[in-house]
Amino acid sequence: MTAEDKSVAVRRGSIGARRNPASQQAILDAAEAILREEGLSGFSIEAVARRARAGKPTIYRWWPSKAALLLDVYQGFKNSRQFPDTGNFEKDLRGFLTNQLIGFWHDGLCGTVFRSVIAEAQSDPSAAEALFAYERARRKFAERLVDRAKARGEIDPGSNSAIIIELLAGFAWHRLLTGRLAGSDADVEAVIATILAATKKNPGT
Amino acid sequence: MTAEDKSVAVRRGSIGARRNPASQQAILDAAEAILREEGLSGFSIEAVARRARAGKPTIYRWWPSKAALLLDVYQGFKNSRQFPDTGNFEKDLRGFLTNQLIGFWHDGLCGTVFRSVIAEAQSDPSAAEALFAYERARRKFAERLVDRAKARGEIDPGSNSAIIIELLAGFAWHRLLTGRLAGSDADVEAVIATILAATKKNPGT
Amino acid sequence: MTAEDKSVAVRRGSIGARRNPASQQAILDAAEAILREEGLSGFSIEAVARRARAGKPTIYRWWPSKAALLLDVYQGFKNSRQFPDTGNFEKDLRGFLTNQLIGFWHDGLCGTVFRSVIAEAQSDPSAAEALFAYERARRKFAERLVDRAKARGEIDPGSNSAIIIELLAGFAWHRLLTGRLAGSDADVEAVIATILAATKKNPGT
Amino acid sequence: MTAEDKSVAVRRGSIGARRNPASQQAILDAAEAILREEGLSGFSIEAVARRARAGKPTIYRWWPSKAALLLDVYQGFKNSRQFPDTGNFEKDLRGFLTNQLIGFWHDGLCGTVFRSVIAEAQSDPSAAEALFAYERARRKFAERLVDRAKARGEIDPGSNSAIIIELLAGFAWHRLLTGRLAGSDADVEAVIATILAATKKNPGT
DNA sequence: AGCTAACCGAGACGGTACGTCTAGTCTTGCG
DNA sequence: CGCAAGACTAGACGTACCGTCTCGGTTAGCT
Repeated sequence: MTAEDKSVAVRRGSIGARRNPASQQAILDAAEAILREEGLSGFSIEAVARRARAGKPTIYRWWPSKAALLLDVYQGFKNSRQFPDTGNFEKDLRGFLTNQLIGFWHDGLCGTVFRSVIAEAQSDPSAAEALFAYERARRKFAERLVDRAKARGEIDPGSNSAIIIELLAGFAWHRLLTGRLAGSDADVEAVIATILAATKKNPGT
Repeated sequence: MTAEDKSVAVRRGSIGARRNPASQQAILDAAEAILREEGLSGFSIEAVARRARAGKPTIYRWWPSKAALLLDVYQGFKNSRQFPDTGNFEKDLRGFLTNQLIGFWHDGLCGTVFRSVIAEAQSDPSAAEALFAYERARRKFAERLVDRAKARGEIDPGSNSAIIIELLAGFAWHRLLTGRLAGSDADVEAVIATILAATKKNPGT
Repeated sequence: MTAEDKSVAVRRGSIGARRNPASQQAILDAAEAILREEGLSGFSIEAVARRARAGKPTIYRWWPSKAALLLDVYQGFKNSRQFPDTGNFEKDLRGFLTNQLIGFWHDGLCGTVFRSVIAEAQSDPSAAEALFAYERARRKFAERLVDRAKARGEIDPGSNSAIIIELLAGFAWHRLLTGRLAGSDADVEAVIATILAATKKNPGT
Repeated sequence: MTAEDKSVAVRRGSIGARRNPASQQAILDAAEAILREEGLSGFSIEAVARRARAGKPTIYRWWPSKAALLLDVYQGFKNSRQFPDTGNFEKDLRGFLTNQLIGFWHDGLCGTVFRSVIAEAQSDPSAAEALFAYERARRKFAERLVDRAKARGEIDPGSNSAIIIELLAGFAWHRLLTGRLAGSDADVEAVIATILAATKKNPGT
């Protein structure tokens, strides 16, 4: 068993005229491991191929650019964290910032990977394309958090959902990109308080 | 005469045991020109040296990394824009967003350069160091904008200056990094309105 | 046809996971041409790569050092010249000096290349290693020339083969390295006469 | 005192409009020390200037090339060894090989320096010029050794002085350049024996 | 059952850029 | 004017990756 196990690990080979999921997984695993162990500066297609014992063309066949691979690694993380509808605006805000943004990036590798994707997108148009589409969708989704609060009559109905979400996202990006995710807990509360103040229902009406 | 003129232009040489400002300027100019014409992906120390007709060691002598050079190019822009104290919180906010952030980046090359610096900082620790110090200083400076409004009694004295400034900066970074600076004018107004709402003095007290 | 022909010539590319003999040959040719046209001082890996339209790593992949490449160029020459057993000591001596050493180096490029290898070996240990091994083998081979004469009873059986060969080789190296190969013909005869005198059979016994 | 002492050591400075012998000596000493400690491959004008705390132009002003400096270092050694007229051909030969060539190079640094000069001369014409002139003069001088023996009637009057000296010099160069100076003592005796045999007076006449 | 098409690993290829080193020239300011 | 100092252009060094290519081998699915 060990022998076969080893030979499987060492040599994957083709499984015919279709994508080999074992190779795909080995490449994603290698990419993740390199990012974890050496950071973005040690991350290269060459290094991933070496570590995954894969040929470079195999990578280029399935991921058109470094950023596409990074984004794919990143999306592998997302499934775990929850983003539930708590029925309360403040709790939803806290959940969004904590589970989807700062807290999520903070633990483990996700933040590193996302920073890398953003950096890559600044010089690679196709990476930008992919990242912006992903980001746009996530913001659209998060805006429903505000809309639900408006629908419940919990906040000022004139609140601008898109702006509120982008303020939150911007804050989180800024923390991520300036290396200040750690110790953001108190500041998250201050941000929530600010947003709550900005969306409070006008008492005079 | 023309021949000599050309040879003078082509060959700068040393001016003794001290930095040659002509070389320094030629390098900054070349760096800017390359960023303008080819963008970040075409930007390399090699290309700058070639274009500036400078030796690579001359660049490495004065700028320890690609990012240091980028940041230097960026700071060459800053002198023009004003950031005055208007005596009015809303106008100050608008001025900050427009003259220091979004509007400033939008016109010309500045945005491109700043994006490049941010990207570089994600993989190069020394670039991160320089950018973060620069950024921290600018935020500290901008926080006085909020503090002045508090001192004037214009806004809620409990407003958190640091958070407000970082929300604005984060919003602007996010627009810059997702390529959405253009057409942000209406959104800038919405952001200002949100911040004003969040800092409105409590009428009940 | 010409266009395609040219493009074929210009771009060699890989032929799979093995050495491309066309590249190998192009590099050797370029190295030889540079030595011929510009001499050792113009010889650099960079220049060879440029001329051969090859990448530098392709050269470093197959030749660990400048000297290894030089030695390879040199050995490309050797095949032509003969070094036959004439059955006569004097003729063998003359053939050795003329065909293997002085005369061989004198004509064309060989002398230049060999001088370069020797020079390189004085500062590069791996070059020294290669040159000394090559040289040792050639001396061992040449000593058989003397041993045959001893076996035929043509010369004093007490003659020291190794010393005689090294005297000849040393003489030739000295001429090569002091730029005095030209016009050595008469001196070659004098050397032969000296060696013949030194190995003459003792008539008294 | 200590302060001044240190400043003297650290900073030599100019002594007015004439060559500073302290600088000259410091440069030669530094050159020798680098050759001793790091060998030829670590030897560069740059390194010498650094070690001697001298400006590069100071070196270039007085030594036109790397080889000129090397040769100057080499000639600094020569004064010690003797090369007397013993009145006996065999002893003169032994003295020449031992005191002037192999033995001399073998001990200490001299061999290394001389190898370096020879290597340099293979690519730098001015170095070649200087070395060849030096070498020619020394051979001319050594030929008198043979001529004296002829005059004494000690050897065959038909012996070719120039060839004999060049055979000896060639043998020594070859040993030096192939890194085989060590353990040459027995071989030196064999060379002497060979030369004696070649120059023995014809008993029949 | 044989053929073919696409996949796989491997690694060479021409290139570009890296950051360092040295060459040789130049200019300043001190002595 | 000699000298130390150190900046300057220029370009080679050897390394790391880039993205492309061809190879030989494997396997699945079509004929």
